[in-house]
Amino acid sequence: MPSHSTNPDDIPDIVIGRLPIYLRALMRLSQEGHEVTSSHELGRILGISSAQIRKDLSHFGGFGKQGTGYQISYLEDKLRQVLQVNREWEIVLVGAGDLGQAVANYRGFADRGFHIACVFDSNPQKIGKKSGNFVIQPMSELKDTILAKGIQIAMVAVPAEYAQEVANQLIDAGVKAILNYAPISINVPSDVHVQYIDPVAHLQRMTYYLK
Amino acid sequence: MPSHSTNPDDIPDIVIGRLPIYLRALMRLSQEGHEVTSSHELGRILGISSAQIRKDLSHFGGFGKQGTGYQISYLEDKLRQVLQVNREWEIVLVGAGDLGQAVANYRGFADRGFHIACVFDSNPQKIGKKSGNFVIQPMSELKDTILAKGIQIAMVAVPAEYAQEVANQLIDAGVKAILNYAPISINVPSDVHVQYIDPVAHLQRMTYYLK
DNA sequence: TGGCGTATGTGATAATTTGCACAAGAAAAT
DNA sequence: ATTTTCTTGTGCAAATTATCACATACGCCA
Repeated sequence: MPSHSTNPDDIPDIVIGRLPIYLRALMRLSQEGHEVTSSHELGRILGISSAQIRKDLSHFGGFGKQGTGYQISYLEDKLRQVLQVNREWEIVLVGAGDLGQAVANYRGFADRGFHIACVFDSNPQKIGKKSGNFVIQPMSELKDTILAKGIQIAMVAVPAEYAQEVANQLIDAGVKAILNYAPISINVPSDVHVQYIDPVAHLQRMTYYLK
Repeated sequence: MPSHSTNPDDIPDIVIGRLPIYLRALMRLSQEGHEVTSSHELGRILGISSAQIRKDLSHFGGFGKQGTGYQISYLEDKLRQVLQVNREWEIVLVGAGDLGQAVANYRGFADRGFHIACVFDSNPQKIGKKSGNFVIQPMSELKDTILAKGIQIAMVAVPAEYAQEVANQLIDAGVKAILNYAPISINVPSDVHVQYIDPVAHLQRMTYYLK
């Protein structure tokens, strides 16, 4: 299989998954007035070993200085570059039920560079109505809108039984990243990324350890 | 004689983390009318290797039958036992802002055995008002209420800057599991479990791979 | 009954991930 | 200038996690 030339990234996904956590901590530190930090301090804050933080960061270059540590604003900037979050991303939201409305109204997205560009629902009674700042559009307009706006990211907040079909439509429209709020696993081609938000799964993971 | 581990301590947490995913898939299958499944079918649905599923399950005993696979209702029941979700759990919710209200109104908790028992907020203007079915209580009543009801699980939906202090109060009241919706890492003693809900972190993890 | 197709559970092995420990660089103090 | 004190980045080893491969068991059917 000589196709490894198209895979320049040998950086483990588990490392990528920690970068947003590091970024979150750095934002907090700079907000609190810190200008410099160290792998030890970050590790203490995050409950991660300092060696792991250093090794993770070293995948992308030497961002720190021996003896002093990391300049927070610089490291923040570098991590944003790596994660490609030093820009705004437009997102399409599918589902305008209770959950979809809550997602649409969540402040945290805009605050961190993710802009909900449009909202879709299949319920004819909802179409045309406003959900927060958005006019809810019918599913028939999904593909054209996504293509016209060049959107690559979607959030799915529909009942579990519709999630796969919605995902199929999104993928057909060219979406490459899906954040799925429906409590169900979905199947996607290997070039499409999926992440799940399932609070109950997290709770169930913790009840295992309770007495 | 099948080796059957009864010591929870030697089962990797990463295995525990997959059990709710398995349970979710099993619920879906039984809802669709299936009565039997196999590690291969589950693996196909979940995008996980069949060997991993078999090995994960084997930590808790032999739940399947050679030649046939797993009886879904039986395996579901066993997983619920392992995760201790074959009962109702009461949860305390702290934070009655936009996010907290959305969490309080989310149907998915009750549907899967998690019952929000009470809601707290520090804002005097909110106290006494109703959030959905709940009367919002002041933080001064937090510890007594938790102790009186014997609650072990909390959800935190307050601004990031208050999350650590709220967690401290929860831990002081005896809470052993925290689901943190605030986009910040919190420090807890080793006998307290924390899980995070941060949709933006998930999005950032995916933008790395976008062109 | 015996043969066939299928699927589990599990030792052995491979791959991945984490942690250790230290050389080397940087700043500050003397 | 030298010493001291930090802290990074990184080979290497350890630990953890995932996969392989197969003996074993079950059900079905002729």
